[in-house]
Amino acid sequence: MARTKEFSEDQALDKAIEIFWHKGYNGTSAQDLVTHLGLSRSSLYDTFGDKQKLFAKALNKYQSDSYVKVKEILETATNIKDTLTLIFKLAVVESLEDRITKGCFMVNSAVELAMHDEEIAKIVRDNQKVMEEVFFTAVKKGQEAGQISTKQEARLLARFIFNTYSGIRVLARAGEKDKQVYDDILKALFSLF
Amino acid sequence: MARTKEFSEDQALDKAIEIFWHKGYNGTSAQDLVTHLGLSRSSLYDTFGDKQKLFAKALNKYQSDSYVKVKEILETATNIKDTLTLIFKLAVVESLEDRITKGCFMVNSAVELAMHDEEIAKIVRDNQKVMEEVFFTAVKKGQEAGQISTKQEARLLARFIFNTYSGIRVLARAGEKDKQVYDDILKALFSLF
DNA sequence: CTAATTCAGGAACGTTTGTTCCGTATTTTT
DNA sequence: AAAAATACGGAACAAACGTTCCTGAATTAG
Repeated sequence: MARTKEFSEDQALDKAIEIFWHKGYNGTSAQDLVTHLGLSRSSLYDTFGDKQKLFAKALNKYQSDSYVKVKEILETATNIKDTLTLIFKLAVVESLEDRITKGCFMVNSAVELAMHDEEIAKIVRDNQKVMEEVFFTAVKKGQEAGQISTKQEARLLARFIFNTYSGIRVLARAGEKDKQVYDDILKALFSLF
Repeated sequence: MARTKEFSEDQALDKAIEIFWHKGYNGTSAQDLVTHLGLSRSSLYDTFGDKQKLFAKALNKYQSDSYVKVKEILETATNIKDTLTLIFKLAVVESLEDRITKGCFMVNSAVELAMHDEEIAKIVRDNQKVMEEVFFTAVKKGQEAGQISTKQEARLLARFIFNTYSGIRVLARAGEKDKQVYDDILKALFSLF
C-alpha cells in the first residue's frame, strides 16, 4: 500500500524516555523531541498523536520494561535476600554514575504530573501496585525459605522496600554523590530482613 | 520619600510557595503568579526580579520555616521516639487530607529542578544536610536517654529517617489514599528504633 | 503646595510553545 | 505503468510564554 517507516517506533520511544526522563514533561519542548528522536515534526505527530500521548506511551514502556526486569530477576532468584541486596546496590551504582537520567522516570513523573494528569496518575498507581506485588511475592518466598526474617509481615516489608527505593531515587535526583549515605540507607533497610 | 507597599512581601512569598508547590516551577505561568499572589505584573517583577528568583526565594522561605519548626519540636521534646512518631503521623495526616499542596515542596523541587538549576540544587542539598543534622542530634539524644535503640548508629538512623520521609512524600504526591500503606511504612521505620 | 519617589494596572514586546498543513519523495498494490 | 497511500522535511500557525514599558495615582519630604 504505502511506504514503510524509516524508524523503529520502539527505538523512538526509548529516545523519548531518555529526554523526558532528563528534562521532565514540562521541561521538554517539541523541538527537544524532534532533535532527540531524530524525527520530523510531522512523523512525530503522525505516529504518536501529541506530546501528552507520547509521554504516556513512553512512561508505559518504561514501566513495562523495568517491571519485567525486576520480576524476572526475583522469580529466578535462589536467594531472595541476596538478590534484593543486589537490586538495590545496582540502583546505588546507577545513582552515582549516570549523569543524564538521574533518579527514576516513574518517581519523577509521579511528582511532576500525577496530581494534574489522571492518565499518568493511573500508570503511577498501577506501577506501585504491581511492584508491591512483586516484592511481596519475593519476600514471602524468602520468608518460607528461611532467608528473610518473619518478624515483619511480607506485605509491610514489600511496601517498605518500595518506599525506600523511591527515597533513594529522589536522593539521586537531588545530586547526592556520597556513597556512604546510600550504603547507610541500604544497611538500615536490610537490617529489617 | 514615596508610597509604601500595599502588600506584605512575606505573605506574597507564602502565596508563591502555594502555587509553585501545587503546579511546580515549569507548570506555573507568570499569569498564575499574578492571579494567585494578587499583585500586578510590575509589582511582582519590581519586587522579586524574575520567575526563577521568586521561586528560589519561595523555596528558601519554605526550607527555613519547616526547618525551624522541626528543630524546635525535636529540641523541646522530652521523649524523642514519641516525638518522631508524632512528626511522621502528622505527615501522614497531611498526605491524606490536603488536596492542593500534596507531597513536599522541597522533594518536588529537587526532582524537577535540582539537575538543571544549581541555585535550587544548593538549597536542596543544604536542606538535606541540616535536616539530617537535626535528626542526628535528636536520635543521639534519644539513644542517650534510652528511648531509642543503639543497635544502629545515630547517623545511619538520621539518614534513614530522612529517606523514608522523602518516600512518603512521593507516595502522597502520587495520590496514595490508603492509610494502611503509610502505617505499614511507619511501623517498619519505627521497628528500627 | 510642590517635587520626588514608588506604587499598581495593563498594554505591548519579542520568543517560544505545541500543533497543523503543504509539497514532495517513496513505496506498494492493482 | 498508474494509482493509492504513507513518510518525510520544513514552513506556517495561533496561542501562551516570561518580561518590559508606559501611564497615572498615591504617598511622603521639604
